[in-house]
Amino acid sequence: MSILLAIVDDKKINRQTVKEKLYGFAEISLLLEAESGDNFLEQLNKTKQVPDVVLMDLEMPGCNGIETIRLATANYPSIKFIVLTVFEDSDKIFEAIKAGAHGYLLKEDKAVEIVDAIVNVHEHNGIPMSPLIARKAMNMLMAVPMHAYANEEEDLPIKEDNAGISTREMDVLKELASGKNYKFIGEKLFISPKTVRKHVANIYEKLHVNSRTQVVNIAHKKRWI
Amino acid sequence: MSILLAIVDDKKINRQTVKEKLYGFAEISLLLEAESGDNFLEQLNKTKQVPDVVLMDLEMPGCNGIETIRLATANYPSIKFIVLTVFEDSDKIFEAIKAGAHGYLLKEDKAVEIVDAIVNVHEHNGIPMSPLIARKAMNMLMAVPMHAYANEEEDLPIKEDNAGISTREMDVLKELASGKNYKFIGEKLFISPKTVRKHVANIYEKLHVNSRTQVVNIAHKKRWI
DNA sequence: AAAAAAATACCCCCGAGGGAGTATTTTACT
DNA sequence: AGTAAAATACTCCCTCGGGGGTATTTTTTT
Repeated sequence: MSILLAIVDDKKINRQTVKEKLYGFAEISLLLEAESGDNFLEQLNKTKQVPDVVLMDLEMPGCNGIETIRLATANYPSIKFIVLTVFEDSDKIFEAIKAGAHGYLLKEDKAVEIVDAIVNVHEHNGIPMSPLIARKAMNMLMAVPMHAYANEEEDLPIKEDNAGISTREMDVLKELASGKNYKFIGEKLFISPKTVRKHVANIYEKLHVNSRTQVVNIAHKKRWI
Repeated sequence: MSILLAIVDDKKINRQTVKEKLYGFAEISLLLEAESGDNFLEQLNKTKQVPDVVLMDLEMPGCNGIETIRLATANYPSIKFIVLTVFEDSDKIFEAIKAGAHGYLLKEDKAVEIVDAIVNVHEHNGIPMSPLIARKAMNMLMAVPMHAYANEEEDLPIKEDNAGISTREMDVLKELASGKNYKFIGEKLFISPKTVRKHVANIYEKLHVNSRTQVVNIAHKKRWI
């Protein structure tokens, strides 16, 4: 039995485009179309058959997509909503998911990706997401302080993020990274330049690099300097 | 020209499985395999050709996948890492992304999905993500207060505080800062290593420094890299 | 007290990096 | 068309950095 689909988009041409993309995939059959959130909800209340999956645009006059999802999922929890919109709406993703969306795709995505997503939400419990959307979501996430979503075992002694670099090696590394030569570093740390050499060799080994430049890059990335 | 791929997984059987999945896709050619993070980093430092995309397992003895990604992206920013692992590792997703991963797939994903992801990270700037992973990520996200991730980023029009560095010199500088030697830079930019030398000398003069390391620090400070 | 890890120090060898030039061709801007 | 600036290329010389070691002392952990 095929998956019953609904398409909600205010512009007829958009619905048409989607229909064409889905044309030929036997596992999907179009149950209904709506030109607005309100219209979709009305149709829902009148029909016997409810769709399995709904492709939902966000930018629509009247009741917007997210609100529609929120309302519909309250009464029809079996329906899986996939947001299908343009990239400009992408900051709505968290709102949409929170409202009950089960996927977030871009209109520019390929047909096979959309079909995959429809099948996936229907049969599994994933959240199909366009790569560009995921990128956006992750960017937004990275702005959030890490501790906010820190979970379990984070109470461990500040996880060896330093790749096994010892304290003395770190002393050397800092000087190294600021461009000092062995002689200078040795004088500053009151040790022989030969010893500095040895520390540096060990650092290189631990970081899997072979030049000062690479150490500096890693040091910046890890915010050691 | 096809996409150069690397596979990092401690178990030979897993690498074999992946290879079989990718077999027959002409747009992807396998450049190298590694059985551990350490091994991968070593190979990177020795090979002339750098992979475009790396499929990285997370659970490995020795240097783990995330640490490997962190180290590698610091010095090879052009490489796109896609985590390819089992669902049990899925709570590592934020760590992985933060470390520099560009995708997060499951080993059980279909071949075509993996290929799509590889092509996507190589040609676009998305983060391909398995639906189940996205679900997990969203679940973790929903625990975060909404206001936290309101608005952020947007391409800051940061332009030109460069100290009279010309465009060509900037080309050289970027390679220089990532630890390449003169010969390599020359090949990459289609000029003689002697010319590179000259550019570097000019850069040093303009920035008032006398070593690569110092250039890297300035480049980071000025956010050139 | 014994074992492990870190810190100290040294060796040889060679190539890459850098100082200080000179010089020609291309591109950019009047 | 004429000039300035940038990009290209090369030379000599010498230091410093990095690969690959070995070895002793101190500190930490068990």
